[in-house]
Amino acid sequence: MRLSTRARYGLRAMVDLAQHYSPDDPVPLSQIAERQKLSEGYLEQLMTFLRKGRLVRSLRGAQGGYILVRKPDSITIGEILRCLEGSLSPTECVDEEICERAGNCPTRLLWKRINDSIKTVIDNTTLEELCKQSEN
Amino acid sequence: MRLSTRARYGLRAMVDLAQHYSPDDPVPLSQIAERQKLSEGYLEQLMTFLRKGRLVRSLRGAQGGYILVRKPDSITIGEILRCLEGSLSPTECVDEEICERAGNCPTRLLWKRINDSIKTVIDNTTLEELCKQSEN
DNA sequence: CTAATTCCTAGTAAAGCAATAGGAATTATA
DNA sequence: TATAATTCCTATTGCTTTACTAGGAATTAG
Repeated sequence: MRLSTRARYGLRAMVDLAQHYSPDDPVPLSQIAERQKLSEGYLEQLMTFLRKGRLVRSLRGAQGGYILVRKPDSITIGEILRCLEGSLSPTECVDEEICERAGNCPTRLLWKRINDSIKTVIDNTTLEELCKQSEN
Repeated sequence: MRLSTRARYGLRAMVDLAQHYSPDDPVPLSQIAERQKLSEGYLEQLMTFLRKGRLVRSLRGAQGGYILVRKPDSITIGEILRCLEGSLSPTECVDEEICERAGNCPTRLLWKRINDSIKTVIDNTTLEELCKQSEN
């Protein structure tokens, strides 16, 4: 049940954007990559997910870069991770009822509980909180 | 963050063993495979994990099969899943402090919270509970 | 015009997953 | 003792995903 680097690196990029947030000042990828020690080429692909999910917007050309589309306190970690990884549920059967056993499945009960507990965490934590708490 | 079939099928096998639990009566793999509609060959490999993790014991030869090593009410789901999948944490860095950033990492904070929430669920649910609740 | 930047597509090496196959070892029982 | 039922062990394989790298096109500020 490990998260991919996609989710981990992508979230780090978002944290970096939050830490350098200013509504009219885009951050170029090269800076993020250097500060976070991540491959610029790979990060670029991750930014595509975040852009298509409307969590960041991009400005092309010189002096361009990326900006958060909303303030860090109104972006949840859940939004970010789902944008990068798709569903975060432990099994497919908690998202869609695919299985004929679904009605009376002991294990599905458990998968739902795990799913809920993860959701509770990620949907109730904002990007800002994450940045603030690590400052202490 | 999907669980592998290893964890899902393996847990189903354990549930099956719990539902047919009798301390001196082993359940042959062929029965589990048929009831759960799982490949017997693959299940066999999963049972190896569970046996080496001392959650089941096996009896070879005719009339042989597998038995839970303890009563279903004293086996937690956490034990079972870890036995099948290894660590269930979302990142390596919550198990071992591998990363030089660890001391001041906003994202690690989050991974720990997710990890705790999963642990709370799986370490406080027993095999018996799971079986009982689905009977209703 | 130039340099800095994002955007897009394609390719690729490595790893892990989900099996399948085949046979050896063990044991109850007829 | 022979047989059938069973677990145990090892190897192989096809498939998918991951985590990149490479190269160039498009855009824009100065």
